[in-house]
Amino acid sequence: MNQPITAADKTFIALRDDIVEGRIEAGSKLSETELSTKYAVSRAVIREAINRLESCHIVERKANVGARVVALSPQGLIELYQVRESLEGMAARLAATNMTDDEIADLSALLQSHFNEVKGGESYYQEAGDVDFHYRIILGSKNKHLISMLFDGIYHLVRMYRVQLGMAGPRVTTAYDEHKHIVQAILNRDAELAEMLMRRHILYSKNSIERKLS
Amino acid sequence: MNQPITAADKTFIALRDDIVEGRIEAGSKLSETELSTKYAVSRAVIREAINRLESCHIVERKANVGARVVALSPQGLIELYQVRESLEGMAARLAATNMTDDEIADLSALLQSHFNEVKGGESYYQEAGDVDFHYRIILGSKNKHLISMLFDGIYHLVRMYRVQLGMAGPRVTTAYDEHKHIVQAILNRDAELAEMLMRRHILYSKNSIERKLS
DNA sequence: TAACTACATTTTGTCGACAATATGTGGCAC
DNA sequence: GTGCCACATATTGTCGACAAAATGTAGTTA
Repeated sequence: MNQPITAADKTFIALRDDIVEGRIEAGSKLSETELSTKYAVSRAVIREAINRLESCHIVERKANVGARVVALSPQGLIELYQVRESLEGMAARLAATNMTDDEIADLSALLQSHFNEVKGGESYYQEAGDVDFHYRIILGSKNKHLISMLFDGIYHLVRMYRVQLGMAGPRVTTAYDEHKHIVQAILNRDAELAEMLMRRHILYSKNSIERKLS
Repeated sequence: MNQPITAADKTFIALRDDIVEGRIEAGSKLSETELSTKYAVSRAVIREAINRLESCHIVERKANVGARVVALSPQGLIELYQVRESLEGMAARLAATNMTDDEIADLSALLQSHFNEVKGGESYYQEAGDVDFHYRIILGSKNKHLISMLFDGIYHLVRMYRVQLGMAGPRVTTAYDEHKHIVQAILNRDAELAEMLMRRHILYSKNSIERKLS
């Protein structure tokens, strides 16, 4: 079922996770020889991994000089959320017309399970749940480019910021209601509203984060 | 001034252009050995070039099997324009607040030169002019991710479709007015309107293309 | 001391060869 | 003739070595 995974794939994922989770610090230099010993692979696969990370904007590279992990800045996070607002808004719009009834039903069920968690008391709205919710809508857009840009690129960067600026599960209480309204709009096949609500939802997230940073 | 360019860079660009301009046909297989003789470089640099093309979604790759140029489909073009509408809409919004007065003045001047061309008679609104207009607004957003996604990714794909489906300079007559209104909104620093107008502008383009395809 | 030059060192870029995997071909059983 | 298995072939994946470029260092001069 799973397509074969090469050493370059595994190294790419391992290196990416080490960076995103902060085990390799932001702004630090990535030495090819050093990494090749660390991950026990040849420089060729390290180079391929670094190239892919560059495509994700997780590392920056200068010819004949080398690669560095990107530096995190408040401005960078804001730019990231501007892109999210744009792309995920469109994703919600498309999801409202392209998701099947079954997929929408599943989404509603997911939302219900989140409601039970929130209602249940101390268990707050987990980040994983939030991510899962957004994933389904993005997938529901059925737009290959949208899906790839968000999953392969933006989301890892967003997580990198979250982890390294120490902000887990933001805005846990109000987000549920926003999710509910988005699902309702999709259920009504109201593309316009779904986009608007999703954009607001992400805008609020951005504002909340900006507040925490200042 | 210019950063050094490696053989991999040059090969990447050459290969990309050969694909985008249709000299390598859509859907065809890319043999590493074959290309390495054709471009007179080692397989390593070919592999790097192919990897980058994969990141641009210009080629698709299966592990242990190889890479193919993506196949063009009407659906694919529509998806591309959906992403463009989303991203360039946001770019216009951001440009309305982030462009300097000087940059806006330059944009107006560019528009004026287009007007002179259009007015001049037989010389229709060139594709290059259109692209230049959009470039400036995207750059004006000052958002690194937005700029990179559009310039490094989407635009080459759009051009690939245009070239290979044989549609140069679409909607040459009406596009000028739309551009004018967008610039006016940016001049007024009306972010909301700038986004809306840009989205409409791209939506019309999409509709026009869909009409030509059917 | 500051700045410039020449050299040594380190790091990245490129190459050819080998290993691992997938594809194509022929033969065999039924 | 059809389906399946084994083998030959071709292609991709990985590796270590060499070439080219940038950085760091020492020495010299003003």
